[in-house]
Amino acid sequence: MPNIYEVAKRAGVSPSTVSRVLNRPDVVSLETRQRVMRAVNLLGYTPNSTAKNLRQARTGKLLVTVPDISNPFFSLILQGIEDVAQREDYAVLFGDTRHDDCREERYALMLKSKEADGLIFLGHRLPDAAASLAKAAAPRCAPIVNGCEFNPRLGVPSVHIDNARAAADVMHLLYDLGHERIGVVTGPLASPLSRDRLRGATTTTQKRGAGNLEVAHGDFSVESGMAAAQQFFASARPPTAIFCFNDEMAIGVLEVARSRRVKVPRDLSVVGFDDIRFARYMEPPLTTVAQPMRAIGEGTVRLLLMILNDGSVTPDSVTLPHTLVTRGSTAPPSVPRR
Amino acid sequence: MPNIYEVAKRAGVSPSTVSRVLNRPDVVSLETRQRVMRAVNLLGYTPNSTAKNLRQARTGKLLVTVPDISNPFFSLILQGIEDVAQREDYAVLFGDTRHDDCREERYALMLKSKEADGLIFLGHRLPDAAASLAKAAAPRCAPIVNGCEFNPRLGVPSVHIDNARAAADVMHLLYDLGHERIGVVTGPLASPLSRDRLRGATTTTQKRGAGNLEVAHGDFSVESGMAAAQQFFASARPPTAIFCFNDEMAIGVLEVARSRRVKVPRDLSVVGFDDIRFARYMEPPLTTVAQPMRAIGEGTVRLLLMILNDGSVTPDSVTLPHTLVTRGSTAPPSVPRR
DNA sequence: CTCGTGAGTGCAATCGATTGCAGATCGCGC
DNA sequence: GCGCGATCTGCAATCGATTGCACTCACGAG
Repeated sequence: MPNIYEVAKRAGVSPSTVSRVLNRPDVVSLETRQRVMRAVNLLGYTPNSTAKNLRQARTGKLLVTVPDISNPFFSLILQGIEDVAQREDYAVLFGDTRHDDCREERYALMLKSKEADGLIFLGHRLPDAAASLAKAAAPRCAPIVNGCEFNPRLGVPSVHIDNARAAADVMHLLYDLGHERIGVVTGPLASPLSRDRLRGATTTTQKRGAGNLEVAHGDFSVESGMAAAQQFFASARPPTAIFCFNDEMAIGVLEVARSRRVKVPRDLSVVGFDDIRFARYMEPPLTTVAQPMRAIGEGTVRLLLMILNDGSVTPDSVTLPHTLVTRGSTAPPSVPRR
Repeated sequence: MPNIYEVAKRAGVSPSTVSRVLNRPDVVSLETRQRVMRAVNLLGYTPNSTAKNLRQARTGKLLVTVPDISNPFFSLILQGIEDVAQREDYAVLFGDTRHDDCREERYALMLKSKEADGLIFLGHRLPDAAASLAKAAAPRCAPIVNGCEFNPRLGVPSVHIDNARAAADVMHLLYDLGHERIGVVTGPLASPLSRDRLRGATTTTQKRGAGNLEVAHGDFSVESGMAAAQQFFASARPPTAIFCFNDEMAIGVLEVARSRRVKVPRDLSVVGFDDIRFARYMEPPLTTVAQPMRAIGEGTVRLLLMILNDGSVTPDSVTLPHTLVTRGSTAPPSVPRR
């Protein structure tokens, strides 16, 4: 691969001129410009971006870490991120943390070593390396943005929905349908997102003066949804509706219901969360809370770019609207057999 | 952020020594080493990787382009890629091409400009920029690897399954069940993968001496599966089995069947391809060809690393085994009503 | 006592671009 | 005919690390 010196020699100009032709053509005379371009094309020259990055102290890359890319929820967010990023001439450095603190740290270190200009993390844990950067940047804003989750104590701006309210919406729907015994399958309570949803659910239960919620804890996997369902079904008076904190667990519940010949929604209502692409194709189609995944992804990039372009601003966190999508998996409870 | 000079000054040594402490500690005396490490920790120094990359002419990054990350098929492959990559100390530069030639080119240019050490592309089109690199590298192997698809004329090694044989397996299954009128929903024929599967299907039809295949063309989306199904159902004698070249189109077919009260598998057998995570949770669970997604991803990285570590080898393409997974969406045809 | 050896360290070049500043050239107005 | 811009180009420093080579020093063998 030729470098800028060879191009310069070939065109009979200095390297500076070659650089200018490529970056600010307007300051170079037409004739030189053409001569240089000919040499560039002839040699198939492409500037070495590493050298450029070093000189300009900018990489043009955004680091994005995701807890689990095989979850369609995150892959849609990533798609939104990639889309805006590349439109704004940034590339995406991608890391799948698999919910592993270690991996999270490793990726965050890449920000310190300047492999990327900024970090978008979609989990709930701010890696230590990132936290130290944030502290160092104070009172200005470090180029770090959170997505989906929101923990005000991190001091990191975030794009997310109002999880408590969304959960409340679901509970109201179920109570309005006439359900009284409702089961909830949470995600890991380490994440604020799960806690917010749980809070939204319990608050609503109290507000409606209903009986206790039955709570099972899951980990967002289909399997954990199945386990929770088994647990509920094993009880003397199983709930007539189950609200899962994501669609995959709801799919697990549907699966167990199917194997037990429990008819949904006649004998059991099921609600998910996220509205992943496959939710609507379940049997019955899944009632769920639609999150604007793409918009969340796009929002995080916009936030990050704001910080990058003007470090003095302290962007606010953004709350995006959610939608309760009612499909076939919810209905009034059948008359209880006593 | 401090640089290596500040650390050196602080520790009272030369920058070279600092570098050596960090990279080859064994050649530095214990005492100096400790002194340097103290300075490193005190200042919170992290080497600037851009400078390192420039000097070493190596970025430690692999560029991965994917046609559509929101497809769970690709997200699993990406997960496999990321997993091996990071184990081998490579980071993943991720690009979603959205089946767009333009984007493909743009990403391929990043390889030329040395933003990454190698390229893994999961589509079927080798971008021009990449092709020129491949030609320039000949007879050695350019650090470019293909996944899922395989086009021998590209001269790029690939990891994939035997698509023709997999399609043949499906057709044999359907013929063995007693189906005679079979519909096929292909992907875009621009991709060798689709052509291979179609070839496998038609060859089998001939071999079994069955009637003509009915072929509809899709684009791997649920919607195109639905359109194809509508088309089939509109015919005078609709097929009794439909074989889709991916699971999402099969889901589309199931969806149309449901809305038309066509019972699967009693009135219609449906087969998909890929075995994405949600295939088994469909109603009925989808019969499909399981591809080893993770292994495909891992394989591409291994291939790429071989080239990177020893450019003189010309790695062979790898064919991974597939599995026909029979679930509830296939059954013998019901007795035809005449 | 001298020389050889090896361990430990520093000097300075290098990777490939960008960019502030200065110099050259030319035209034009007075 | 002189001077002043305006326009264009080149020089050389710079970004922050790595690394081949040379040097110093200490120690052991002969």
